[in-house]
Formats: sequence, structure tokens, C-alpha cells
Amino acid sequence: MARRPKQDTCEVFCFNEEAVQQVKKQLLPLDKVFRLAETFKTMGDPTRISIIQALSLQELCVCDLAAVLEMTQSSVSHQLRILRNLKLVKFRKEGKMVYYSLDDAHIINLFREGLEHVQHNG
Amino acid sequence: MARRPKQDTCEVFCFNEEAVQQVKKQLLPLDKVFRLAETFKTMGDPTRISIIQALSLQELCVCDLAAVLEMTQSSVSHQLRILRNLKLVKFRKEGKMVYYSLDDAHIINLFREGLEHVQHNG
DNA sequence: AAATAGTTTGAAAAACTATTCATATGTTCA
DNA sequence: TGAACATATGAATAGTTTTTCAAACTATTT
Repeated sequence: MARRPKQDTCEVFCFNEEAVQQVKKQLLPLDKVFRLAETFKTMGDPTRISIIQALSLQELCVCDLAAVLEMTQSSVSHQLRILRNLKLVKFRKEGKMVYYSLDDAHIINLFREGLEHVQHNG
Repeated sequence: MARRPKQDTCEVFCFNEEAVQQVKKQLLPLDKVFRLAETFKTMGDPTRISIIQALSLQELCVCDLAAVLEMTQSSVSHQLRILRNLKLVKFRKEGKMVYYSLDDAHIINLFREGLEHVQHNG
């Protein structure tokens, strides 16, 4: 993920010192910030967005997913692994086929919320 | 943003050809996919997530924001520009100070939805 | 057992990103 | 006007990401 800054204190106190302390107290713990960022980042790729949208319509095997997205199987598989790691998709095997579907209803909400934002700021 | 695949057709028809056609018809237009991905990607960085959260608490000038995040002004300023470009934050000038705040209520919803997802999948 | 087919994985190349450092811009105040 | 300060920007660097290609699994079929 992204780097953290090297220097970890601001040498000078700026203006609204009280506000700074106030806000600082309410900041999310770092691990939550990172996990939140990771979730958004995972959805921050056109290929993965398309995969998520396709799977929101119906369960699909890797090969069909690749056909839908007009991409190589390998590429889709790599992206599926990322989505799997974040538990955004789940899969079931049937013979040599592997069928993927969305793992989490929240993801759809997140997707929809994002879409709404995009529609608004046309 | 991310690259698009070089080859744009899958040579072989895979299994559920009907499903493939069906899903393909319902795919979001590419420009929307890209803008959606761009929005998520913008929120997919710990620094920017922290900025968004801090600004969700109250309006802050760049210097105070830097103090809150314990980062350099320059770094914060660079990230603010990215958030500005996506219209996620707005600013007002007051003398030499520049005060930033969130531009869009949707962003808060998106943020909360993401947070909920993270809380769930502890 | 060998061949075939769907999927996964590793390595490498090309593109992209975040931070730092130095510098520029613009505002205030002496 | 010049000094001081808040913010912004450009270039460079180190780290990360996505895709491609080749090879490895794994399950089915002959």
C-alpha cells in the first residue's frame, strides 16, 4: 500500500491548535484507515469494477468472465485473486470449472453508492 | 489509470454463451466504469482517507490538516489537489490561508459504507 | 496413463503513484 | 518594497500495480 511519511511530527504548531487536537482525538485508528483504504483501492480499478458488476448480475466461471470482459483468462484470474483476498468474491468448484460470485452484500451497496456519486457529478 | 487489455476479443467461445451475451448487454458503459474506478481509487489511499475523515469532522486549513495527519504540508497539498480534481473537497481562501472541506455529501455515505464493510469483516 | 481443458501462479516489463526536496506563487505586514 | 508566511507545484525517486507470457496445477476423458 502507500508509504507512510518519514517524519512523524509537525515541528511548528499551526493555527487552530485546539481544532488540531480535537480532530486528532477523533481520527480513526491507523489499522482501520489502512483497511478502509485497501477496500477502496481494490475497487479502484476498471477491471475489478467490471468484474464486480458482472458478478452482481450473476455467478460466472472464469472463462465466461474473461469473455464478458474481453480479457485474457490469466488477467482475470489475477484480479480475482485480489478480490478473493479481500473477501469481496467467493467461489465454488464444479469439476474443472470455478464459479465466482460476490461474497458480500455490502459491496453492492458500496458499488451503488459510488455509482450514484458518479452519476451526480456527470 | 489502469491499462486496458491489448487484445479485445476472446478467440474461443466458452461455456455459457447465452449468459455471456446476457451479462455483456448489461455491463456499464466504459466511461462510467472508469469514472467509478477513479473515484474508488482516489479513496483508496490511507492519506486521502485520513484527509476525508478529518474534513468530515470539520473544515481545516492545509497547515492544520498537516499537523493532524503528522505529514508535511507539501504532501498534504499534493493529495488535496487530487481530491480537488475529483471534486471530493472544496476550499475557500481567507487571506493566505486556504480552508478545505468536503464537497459532496455522497462522499460521506461512501466513506461510511466502506467503514461498515471493514467493521464487519474484522 | 496420456491428453485435454479450465484455472492458477510466478516472473518480468511498462505504467503509475506518493512522498520528498527545492522552488514558485500569492498574501500580509512592517 | 521587502520580509515572512501559507500554500502550491515540478521534478525526481522509490515503491507499487497491471498485464503478458510461460509454465504449473487439477480434474476430466479417452
